[in-house]
Amino acid sequence: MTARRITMKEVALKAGVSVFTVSSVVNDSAKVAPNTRQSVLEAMRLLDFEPNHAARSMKLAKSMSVTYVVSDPLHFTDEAVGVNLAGMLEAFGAHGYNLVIESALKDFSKLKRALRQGRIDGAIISAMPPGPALEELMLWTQPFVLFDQPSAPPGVPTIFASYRSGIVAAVAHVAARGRKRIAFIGGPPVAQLNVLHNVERYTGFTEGCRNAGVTAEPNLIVNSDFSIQGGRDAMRQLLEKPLEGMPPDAVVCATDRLAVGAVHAIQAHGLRVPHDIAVTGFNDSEFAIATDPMLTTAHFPVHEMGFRAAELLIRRIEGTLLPGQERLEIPIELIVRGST
Amino acid sequence: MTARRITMKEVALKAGVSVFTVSSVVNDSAKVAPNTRQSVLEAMRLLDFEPNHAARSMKLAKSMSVTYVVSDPLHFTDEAVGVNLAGMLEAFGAHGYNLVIESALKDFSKLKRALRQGRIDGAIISAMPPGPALEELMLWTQPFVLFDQPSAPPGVPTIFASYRSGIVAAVAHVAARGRKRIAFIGGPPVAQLNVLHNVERYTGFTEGCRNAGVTAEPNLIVNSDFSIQGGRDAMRQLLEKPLEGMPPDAVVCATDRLAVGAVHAIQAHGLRVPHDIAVTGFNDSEFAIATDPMLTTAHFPVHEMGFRAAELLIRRIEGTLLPGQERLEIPIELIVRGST
DNA sequence: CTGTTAGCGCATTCAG
DNA sequence: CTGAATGCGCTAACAG
Repeated sequence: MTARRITMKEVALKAGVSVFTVSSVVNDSAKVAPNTRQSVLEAMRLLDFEPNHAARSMKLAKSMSVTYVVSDPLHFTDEAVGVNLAGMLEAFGAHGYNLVIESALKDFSKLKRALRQGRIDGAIISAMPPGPALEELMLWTQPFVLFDQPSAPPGVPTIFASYRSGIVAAVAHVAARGRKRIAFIGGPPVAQLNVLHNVERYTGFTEGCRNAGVTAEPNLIVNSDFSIQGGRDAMRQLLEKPLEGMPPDAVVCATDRLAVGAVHAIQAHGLRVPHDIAVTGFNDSEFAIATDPMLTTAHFPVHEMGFRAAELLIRRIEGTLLPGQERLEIPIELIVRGST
Repeated sequence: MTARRITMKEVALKAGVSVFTVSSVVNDSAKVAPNTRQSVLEAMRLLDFEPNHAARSMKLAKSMSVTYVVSDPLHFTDEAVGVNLAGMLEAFGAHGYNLVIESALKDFSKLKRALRQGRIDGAIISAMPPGPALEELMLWTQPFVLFDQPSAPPGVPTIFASYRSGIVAAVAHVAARGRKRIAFIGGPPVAQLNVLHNVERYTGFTEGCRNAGVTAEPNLIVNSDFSIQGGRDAMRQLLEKPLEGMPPDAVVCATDRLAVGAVHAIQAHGLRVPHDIAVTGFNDSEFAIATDPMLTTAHFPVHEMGFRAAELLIRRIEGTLLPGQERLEIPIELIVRGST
């Protein structure tokens, strides 16, 4: 089927030099006289030679492959995965690394095996929920970086964005526009998934309220899931519950999806966004422009995070990651649109 | 850093057998006496042995890795990539293959190199637009499967869904509900991207109209891009242009995004969906439930297609793909929701 | 059933 | 600067 593989030996024969010489020019390792070098290159071109990866990998004990572990299968339905991958590919590609995808692992046995087998040189592990698996991970000596997990102890390579500050900014923004009764639609109260982010966002809300001098009323805070329908239900609840006769005049949502649902519920209730109630989202996903009016939202820099996570891992693998630069916190900015 | 690698030799020594015996139990290749087998397994466990992948790959001339090529970087922003990946992972994982991601390649030199280097055993290539690159691909002898490219000649492993039939179903559906003036919002008239799918969808529209006995009026057909904003603009155009005084009573859109925009434009115009105008989307992405009312849409089976594409490639690699079963057409079903 | 042996293709030590 | 020789870890003929 595929043309017989060309080896260095054959290139050497054709160029009239030794295998060592060929290897030297391929790897730029030893000094080779310009003209012999040329003839080697020529022979390589003629024979369409490509160094065998397995042999090389075996010799060097390096696979030039890394894995991206998607912690939860549900994440695959998130539009962010693709963008994230694109960011990582940009960095890995530039350094000659292959990116292999691995889906949710109950434990890390499969990943550890891949590492031990030398199939991969390192891994980027996304949004691990706190728990025994994460604890175990911390003890690893192999190169890995945690993605989107701020709770890692110092010294562990980690990249994350500050969910908290994104929500703080959202609250500050609506408060600055004169809103006093600010509601919050958060994720599940006790989630298996991303518990930490939930807490971070909730903390952001209370902190934002405190900063703005408005009170975070408990009955204006409602938990939901992260879905559009969840947003509809939560908002309806806020609108129908007789809150001392006063509905909220702003609602800060933990995700864009929730915000989409909130907008629907508000409009179905006969109220207007942002005139009666201002709404903010979170992520700056495409859902943020799928409402009318479009959503003010906190921009989560997915592409950049992917890119920088990859760089972090590469440095870690190649031993050029200096102490003190393991932790990367990426700022989140508020994008202001029509919904506020 | 990482504990020294254990080799078969050491396992053999520990178990008091030869290297061959170890290899035999690892690969289940030759018959080994149950008790020697046990002691080998025991030794492996004690030493925490894992066979070196590079060495094995070199011997077998097989990498157990495959590549998924995302033809256009823009596709990474599509929520479908993740789901697609999940489908592929399911199949590849079950067969021991690694999935490596590769982004848009101007030409195929990088992919060909990876193949020649033995880094990968095959590739799934997504939505290649027709053109010289695609022509070149057809001449390959290496294992690959085309994803979402129905125009491949017979004999070339391909998996695709019938866009045409999805649109036909949508038109039939609205016609069955008594709509007579059916409009169509399609993709770019001459796109660099997915030209074929555009044509397929357009053909589906005219075919659907013919089937239903309604006329496909040229001035009810408008081209756009595939974006939400594009849908808004296109719909506004349809509403404002004085069409013999008669606006459409249904609009079939080439993507969910376009349909989202269309719904916005209709509602902003003071009309109601579906009472005044019915709207259909295409893809059954999450955008289809991000409108109020939610969209009737053609379900594009992304996960299944990923899974089956992977199976196709595996069979192709392992030489078990029988002639005549290279082409897989996956049916598209209409999901009926509130927008019609 | 089990042990011996010979490479797979490449990088690299040691002589020239 | 160049070439011959060695071994990376594993599989598979070939013998016993």
